[in-house]
Amino acid sequence: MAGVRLQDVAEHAGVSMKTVSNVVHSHPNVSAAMRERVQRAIDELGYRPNAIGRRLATGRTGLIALAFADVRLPYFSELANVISKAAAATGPGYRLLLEETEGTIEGERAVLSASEAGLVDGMLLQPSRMSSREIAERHGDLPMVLLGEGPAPLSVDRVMVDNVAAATAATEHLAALGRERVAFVGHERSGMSSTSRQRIMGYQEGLERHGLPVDHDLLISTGAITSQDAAIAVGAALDRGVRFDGLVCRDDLAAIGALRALHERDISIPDDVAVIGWDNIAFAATTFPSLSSVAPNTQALARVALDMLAERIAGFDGIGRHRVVDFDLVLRESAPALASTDAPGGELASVHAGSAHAISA
Amino acid sequence: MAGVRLQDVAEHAGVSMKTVSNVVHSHPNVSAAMRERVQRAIDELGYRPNAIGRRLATGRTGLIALAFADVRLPYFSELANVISKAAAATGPGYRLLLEETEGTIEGERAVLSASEAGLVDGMLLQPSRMSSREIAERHGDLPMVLLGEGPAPLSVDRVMVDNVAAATAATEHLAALGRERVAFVGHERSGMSSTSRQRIMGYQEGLERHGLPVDHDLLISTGAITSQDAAIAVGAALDRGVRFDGLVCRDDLAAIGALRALHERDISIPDDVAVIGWDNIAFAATTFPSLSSVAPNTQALARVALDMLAERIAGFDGIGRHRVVDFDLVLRESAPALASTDAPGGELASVHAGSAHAISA
DNA sequence: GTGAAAGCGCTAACAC
DNA sequence: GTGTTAGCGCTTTCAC
Repeated sequence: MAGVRLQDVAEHAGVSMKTVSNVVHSHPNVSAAMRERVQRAIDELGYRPNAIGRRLATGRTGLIALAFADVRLPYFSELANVISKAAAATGPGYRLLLEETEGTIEGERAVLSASEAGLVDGMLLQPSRMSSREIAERHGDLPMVLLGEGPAPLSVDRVMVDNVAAATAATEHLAALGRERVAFVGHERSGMSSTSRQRIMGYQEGLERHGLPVDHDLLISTGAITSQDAAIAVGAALDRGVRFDGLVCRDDLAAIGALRALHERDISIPDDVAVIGWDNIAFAATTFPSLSSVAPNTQALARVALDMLAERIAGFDGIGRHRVVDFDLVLRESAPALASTDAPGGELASVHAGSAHAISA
Repeated sequence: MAGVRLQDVAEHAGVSMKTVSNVVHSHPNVSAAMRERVQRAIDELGYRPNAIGRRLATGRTGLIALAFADVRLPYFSELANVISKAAAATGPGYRLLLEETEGTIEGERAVLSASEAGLVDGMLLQPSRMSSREIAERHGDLPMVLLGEGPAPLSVDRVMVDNVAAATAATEHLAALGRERVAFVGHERSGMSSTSRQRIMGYQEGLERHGLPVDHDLLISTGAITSQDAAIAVGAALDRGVRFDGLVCRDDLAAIGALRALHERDISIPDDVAVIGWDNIAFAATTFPSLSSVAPNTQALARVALDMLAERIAGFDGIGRHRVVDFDLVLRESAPALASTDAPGGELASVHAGSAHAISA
């Protein structure tokens, strides 16, 4: 039955509301007989505490908002899953309110400027377009932790993977495989995100460390962050004579598009072109050939983000903390492990603020 | 500033709470001068209405729960995206609380038996394991609409696609392409879901209509609903000598796994084996070859489900309504359109309770 | 160990 | 047009 109130239970059991409340919360100071009597009343009436009433009284809703561009992007749905599980296990057990920004500045503003306050206890936001200044100004006093390598004001907590280091590690792996012309695929043709920018920086760093050519022709941008656009862009590059034997992809979407473009032209992977993606999405294991990929430690990311958010909710008010979580380089058929690091878990490189492990899968 | 209350604004502006409330809600009956004065107070204090207070007073939270197995499954993340957009456009603008059941009966029970009531105004649930009787018993009086072809008590609203008809259409398309041994891939090895059951029924119906062999060897089950398991299962079937020239897959995950198993064995798609998946996930367009797929009309599904839910929330209390939305058969390289129905939108078949359109993509 | 009563912030009669 | 006031359902001091 709905509409059964705490007070109804109290009357039915012939006790005060406080006593019922004590029973509901398993408070120690209540006699066994009383507990029994009240519990019977609860069961008979089918009483269920009303969440909103409780929340008005306590000031906590138990809800946190998770905001990112689009849940259809595999990385984000993976993130939503991991965070939702971790959130349920955090403190009182948080639940997730899903907010999509569509990767637009309007969407990001809307998420931060919700006209109502107090619905959620805090927010996890992966921004991509908003400037760090605007984030700092708009978030008001909503407890917040930023996800990812996007803009982040010093005043706000943030968790990310070292994208530069990871891109360097991926590029160096291709170099170690003997690749001499390594291209980068999948950054936005216009309005490049900080994600793409950092990955390209790391890619260049990797090339330079091995004395490989850094060439604008080897930067293959796409119209949108989709595998279709990547397939088109890589196909066009090949058709206009751009040659490469290794491909660092902005993400697995781009990598899957690249796979398709290469297949269409009967280019063998990894013999002719080795490919590394990013995010290690579930499909990476079943593409043909299977895809090597940079795998951010999303478990750690969720854990760290939620811990920091819980501290903020609890009242912590210090300067923003910026944390870095580690990543793996998961090596599959499209860019296999070197013979010498063939064993799963073989250490490939140790990079600043997190280690890159090469894992053969 | 947080902690600014309606009352603070009223005092600051020297008016009553009611007047402030009128301004906040853009009520007509308030003079321009008054509106101006109050608005200034709101801006000066940075007042934002508190959602929980409002919700306690109105009894509505503006939240609906969306519960399904796992947001990482592409079909569900697509659904979450479509429903979240449609929900924002429904009535007062609903937001989504994400709940994952992990496809287990415990998970489904947990979602329905949340110990607190009143947090959400209603629920959209895609059940897979729970019996219809248990659903009917447990949902209490929470406004609810069921999604998908799982168990559904007559007392509860439900929206689905006609899975039998769609599977028949897919199978018949393969028959029309001249395929003579059409297998089904991807149902659970044990504990088969009603989804798989219905799709297999439609598959059998399609075979029988064309006098094609119905053979237990042609039912290739998998351990889990993943593309990896499908790749293993299809590979094993091929290796033990099962032969087929067409494949109806339970979903695109299974289809992508099948693609991989076929590629590994140098079997040509669609020449040797034509493949049709289900759900028309984004990747279907960029696999190699691209994947033909049954495309449920998720837009319509979201629209119908939310409309029914809104009616339930508004108090509608009639018997459960079971609605069927249509689907398309999107034809790509893995099982191309017939020459005669080559034109996009060419009508393939008209099936009960929804039309199947063949669309070449 | 149990009860009474004062809020939490907002809405909506109802009165002015 | 604007103000007063009684809740919405729960928690939580503070008496008893």
